[in-house]
Amino acid sequence: MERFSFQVIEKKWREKFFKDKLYNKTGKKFYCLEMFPYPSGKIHMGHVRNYTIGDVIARFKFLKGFNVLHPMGWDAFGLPAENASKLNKLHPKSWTDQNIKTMKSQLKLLGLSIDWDLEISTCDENYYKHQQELFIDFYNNGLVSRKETYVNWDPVENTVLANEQVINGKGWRSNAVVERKKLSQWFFNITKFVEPLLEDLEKLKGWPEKVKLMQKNWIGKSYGCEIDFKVSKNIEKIKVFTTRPDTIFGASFLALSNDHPLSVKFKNDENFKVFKKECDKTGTTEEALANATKIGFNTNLFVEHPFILNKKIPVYFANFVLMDYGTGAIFGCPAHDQRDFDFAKKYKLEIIKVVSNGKNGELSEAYTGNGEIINSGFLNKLDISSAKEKVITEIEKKGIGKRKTLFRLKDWGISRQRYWGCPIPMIYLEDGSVAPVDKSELPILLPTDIDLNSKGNPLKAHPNWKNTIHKSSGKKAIRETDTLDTFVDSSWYFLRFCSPNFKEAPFENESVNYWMPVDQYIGGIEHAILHLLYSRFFSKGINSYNKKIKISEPFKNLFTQGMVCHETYKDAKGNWLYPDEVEKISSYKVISKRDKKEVTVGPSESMSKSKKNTIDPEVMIEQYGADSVRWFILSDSPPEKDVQWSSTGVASSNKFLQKIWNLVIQIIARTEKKVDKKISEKFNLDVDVLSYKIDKAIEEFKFNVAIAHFYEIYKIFVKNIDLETSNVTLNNNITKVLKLMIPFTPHLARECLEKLNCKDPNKWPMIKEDFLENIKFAIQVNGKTRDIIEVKKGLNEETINSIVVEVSKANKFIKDKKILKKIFVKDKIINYIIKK
RNA sequence: GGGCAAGUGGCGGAAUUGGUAUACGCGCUGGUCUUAGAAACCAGUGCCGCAAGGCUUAAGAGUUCGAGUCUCUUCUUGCCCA
Repeated sequence: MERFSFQVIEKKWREKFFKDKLYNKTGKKFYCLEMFPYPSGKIHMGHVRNYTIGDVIARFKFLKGFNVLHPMGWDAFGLPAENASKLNKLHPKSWTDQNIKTMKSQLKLLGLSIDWDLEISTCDENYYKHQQELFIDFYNNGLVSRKETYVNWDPVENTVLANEQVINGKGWRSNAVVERKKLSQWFFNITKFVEPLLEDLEKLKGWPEKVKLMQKNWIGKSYGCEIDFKVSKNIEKIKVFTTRPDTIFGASFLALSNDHPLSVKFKNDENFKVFKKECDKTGTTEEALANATKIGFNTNLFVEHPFILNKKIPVYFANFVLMDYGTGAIFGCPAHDQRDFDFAKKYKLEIIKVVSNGKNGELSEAYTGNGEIINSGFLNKLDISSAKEKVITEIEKKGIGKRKTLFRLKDWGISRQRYWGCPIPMIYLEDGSVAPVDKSELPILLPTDIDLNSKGNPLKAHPNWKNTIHKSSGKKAIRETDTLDTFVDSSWYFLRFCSPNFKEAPFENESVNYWMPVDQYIGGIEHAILHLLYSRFFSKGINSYNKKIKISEPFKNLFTQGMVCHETYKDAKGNWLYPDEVEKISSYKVISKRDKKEVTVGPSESMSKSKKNTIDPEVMIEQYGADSVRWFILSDSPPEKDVQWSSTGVASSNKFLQKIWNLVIQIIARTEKKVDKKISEKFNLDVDVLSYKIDKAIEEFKFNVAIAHFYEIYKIFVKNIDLETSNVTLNNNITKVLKLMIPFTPHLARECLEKLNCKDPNKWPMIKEDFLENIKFAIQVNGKTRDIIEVKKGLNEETINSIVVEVSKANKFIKDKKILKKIFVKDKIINYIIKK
């Protein structure tokens, strides 16, 4: 028998797929997009899974007649290029280009249906030129601002860190203790759109609930009120924000951020200076603030309690209050907030219980649960939410404050003190004013001669790059030397794909209006918040000034795939070992190939270089072929869950594909003797039922289920090839099945179809739903299934009953028994209730 | 600490959404072929039982003619936020 050589077949079809397109001019548009990769060097199994899922969807939609846009690009700016450059003296651009070349050739090996004519790279000046243009548009439309804020400063890397890059108060890369530093930064005014970003989540029916919830929590809308506290000594007042005005009677101190305007009064106080310095050691994340040791500075000032006559409340500066949340001042209610509780304990302040926890006696920690309001004058006996309402009404009536909604979401700081990113197209004039670069001067190119070993910002250290002239005035100016956060690059790439070669603008309005929104976006859950939120902001931002396009929400359907895992191996010395460094000698014993000693097998974890539990996709493709790799990665788990890579699994996928090949050869060579029409019909029916299920499973992203059905179909073929089934039937059905396989194993399927002289391989089989006439009907006795019968659809109770009595195995359970009740559900079930 | 998921054989997982529990794959056991191994093929594989049959979806209760699926309690695990 002719042996299946995937090397030959895949090479042949790979070349074709590399050039093929998925456009169907007559069909409805379908924009299929997978999150583009960071060109880190080589592709990993996570990419294989992500892009295989995308390819199945893209091919499936194309075969069903859609006009499919399926592009790919590179998220090519970022810190790793700079670090790699320092390490091996290769310019970031060369390093990146080299990686792109390697990874593109690896993606090609997978046989993806990508239209490579649309390829973009964010570090390409043709891309970032338009990003600079967008930045200027945003600036001119009030979506950009420059603010002085506290940032997480990594003193070793000499750069700003985003909150998520701070782990336990330390820099994620340098492990240095992160400091608070005041810096002037560029911001996108994402909070301008905070309401639509929150409300429109409800429109996203095709998004996982989990992701929407994460975004909702991130935006963090909270309701509360502002209260003015009168300072006793004079008439000055302190404005406080709180989400718990119901606990006002439990207030025992006021805590102010050390950046609060009132701090000016203490700027010459030596003790305050020491205190402030101590505060700067704490990071700026909420977590850092919550866990930090609470420290305070007593101002010796007092404020009046708004509802308790003659009650004086002390005022402190405290390290756990942030200036950029609310008003930079809070009232502390130790009994019902843990941070306040810790603070009160330390400074021996009053702890007044105002919400009943149902117990008497002192609290050992803050009580944040529900309960009846106590010790609170006119609020007594109310529950928390009605107390909130009542006290806010009272505060407003007294004119000492007002109701207020607050968001956790802050503006998006986009300045990075880095070389390998998109230069921010802004200039500083000598008179101190700031202006955008004239659009005609774009792109602002990165200099190629750069010293990355200089301390701090490399662009700032460059001898002359920053010197420029303000075009409209002809005055000398200095360029902005910070570059854009790389999240900016990925916030609009999906728009660029609609017209990637358009020269005049970031995108062509008509193309965007035709292709957008992305019909199916596929990527990792790790981008659930930032990337997706920023992309949504960009769409809304662009929409706010460009009225010619309509893209309020960029991604109609979102799918987040799980990770690829593998078990971990450790030798006797505790060193991690790669899977190909060990040998399984039995189902429970694994030894090291090097010293033949037993190794400890750890749990299956997400593949990572640090634990050496990675499998190189290219090696797997070489060994088993791309089709087998694709087949396996889809077959073993539902795509939204983690999948465990297994060497036996991929080998068995390969075996199955070999069997399909053999089956096709066998069918082609088969000589027909006798034909039984009934057998042929039954065979047709069985294949149709499963084909229908496969079609449905793909539509629902249940690729593992679809693949299970292919195995079932194979069994039916093997049985029928020895029966009196007609050759025509076998041929028609194998053709149908191979077409269904194209999205999964395009090389093998297309090669087999060619062997079968299939003239229309790109025509998805229409499955007649004849089989729906027949159904499986369950017969139960006292709720227990006793028999399943195959009957025509629509039979009534009497007919079913007579079948039961006459032929069913279930009859023995009911004859001679008194039937108390019969429950009949048409086309589903009959349940006899008998006396026991 | 708060929120959200999820718990089904030795393992990955199916179950038409309240109607056949354990599809399909891995692994394992036996057999055919082979000098032997590998490969291939055939058969078996939740538990108890000789069998008829009974039991079984983390544990316990509830609703229902009928619960893996719905409700409540408990336990465990994972993720996100703090």
